[in-house]
Amino acid sequence: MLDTITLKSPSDAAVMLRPNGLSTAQMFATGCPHQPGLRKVAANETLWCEGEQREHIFIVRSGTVCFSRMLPDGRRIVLGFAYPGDIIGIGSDFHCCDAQTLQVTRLEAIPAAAFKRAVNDDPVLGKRAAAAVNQALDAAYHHVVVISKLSASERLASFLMGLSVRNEKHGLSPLSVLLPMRRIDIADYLGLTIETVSRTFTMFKNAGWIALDQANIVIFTDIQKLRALASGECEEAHRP
Amino acid sequence: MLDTITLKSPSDAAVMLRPNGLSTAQMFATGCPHQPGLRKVAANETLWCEGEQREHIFIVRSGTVCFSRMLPDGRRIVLGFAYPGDIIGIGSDFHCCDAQTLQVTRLEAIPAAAFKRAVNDDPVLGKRAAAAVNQALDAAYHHVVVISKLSASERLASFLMGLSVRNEKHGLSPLSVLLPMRRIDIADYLGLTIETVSRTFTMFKNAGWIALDQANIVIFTDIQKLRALASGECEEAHRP
DNA sequence: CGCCTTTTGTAACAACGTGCAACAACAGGG
DNA sequence: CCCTGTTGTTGCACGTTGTTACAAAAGGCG
Repeated sequence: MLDTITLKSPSDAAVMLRPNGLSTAQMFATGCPHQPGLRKVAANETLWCEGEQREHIFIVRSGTVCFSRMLPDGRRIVLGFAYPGDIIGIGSDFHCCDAQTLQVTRLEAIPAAAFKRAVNDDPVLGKRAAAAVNQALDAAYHHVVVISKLSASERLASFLMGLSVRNEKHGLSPLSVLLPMRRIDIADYLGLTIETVSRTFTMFKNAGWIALDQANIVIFTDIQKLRALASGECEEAHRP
Repeated sequence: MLDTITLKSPSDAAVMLRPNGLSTAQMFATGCPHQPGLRKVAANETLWCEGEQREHIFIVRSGTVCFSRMLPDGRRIVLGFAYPGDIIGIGSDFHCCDAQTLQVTRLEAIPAAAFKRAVNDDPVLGKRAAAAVNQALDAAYHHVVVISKLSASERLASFLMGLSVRNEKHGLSPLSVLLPMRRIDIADYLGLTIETVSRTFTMFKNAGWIALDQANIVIFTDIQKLRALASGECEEAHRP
């Protein structure tokens, strides 16, 4: 008798373990035929699992996607987030992490084979794809630095300043950010517990560096201090 | 008057900060003309610095290379190591980390321009280069997992098992490894202090899981236990 | 060989972050 | 309306790790 314990192939196991029980192909079998490739996905849906074969490359049009890995005992590590404008799913032929939506998310899906052909035909697109992978590698190295050497407050400041910089790049104000993810996602991203994240938010608020509106909207009231914290320049910061 | 403080360009700054004061071009201006590209580099030499423009792609023939980043206050983070057979220096046009030799190291240097041309001409080589970048990304994600969720003993076990697996792949015994790096490099790689690394080595030795020969040769006397620790399967492991 | 420097090992103490608990705020549904 | 589940916050005790200090071992060099 077949059960999940006996499965050996990572991609089989990944499909079996999907929270919604659907493969990517099944999930995207239905959709609006007038706008081929454009899909609307509900919140908390799994786009793909670690070990699965890549079927689509996606362009995020709205919403947020969260990339994570799981340890055998269930501990979760968030590797990053994707926001509107990001191209996600490029890289090797097999996904190296899970991907889940955090909100209702609109995605433009490009079949992997079509994307591969397009890259081969168009050297400019190829360079852009390569640049995206390099950017991901750079971000991963930055992530390692943040997690291995920064204190809890430095980590949270680094995270918030990353969102601030992103806002600025997209023509929005860098002085406030909207958090589409929950505290647990931030904690798993920064290598902390949810309690520490919550406590650090409160500390920032009490110190007068941020103001919180309904826990998901952060207004920076002393962005200089936060920037200094984020880059690890503060002498008085207590590090792990 | 010009001093290092006033420098703004990252690549200029990087060159100024090189320990040996030489640029990559200068370092590789001399060499054996009979074996074009093959270079012998002393231990503790800087191959390149973060932010510098890529000038060469290297193939490691012998020795060990250490990749690291520095925080403004001098804290160092080791991002990885390269061993014989590894191709290093591929990725974007600018280096995203420092690279230093840990031992006397023989390198085959391929000028970046020549490598670029070869990649454009040969799609197979292009795929191999892309695969190498993807592999680096996968390793970086694994690194994030190790650093953010594993305890000190789990991290050290993970590091040692990584070397063991590498030995096995290269036809050597997986039951012992030689550490070409110092304790401080291991500590900076695992996000720990040198004292914790030392304590954990002693703990492994007292627990009967390893035997140490002159601090640089590790013999695994209970590799099952170490493997379980490394993958984060041990219930009794106390985590950060 | 002896001296020096560098690296590594060990110990005590302090501290940051965790784990567990209770509690508050909020939304959804019957 | 109350009930329920989820999420976020806070208090307190504890533990792993960092810090500091010093000793021991290894390697370089005259």
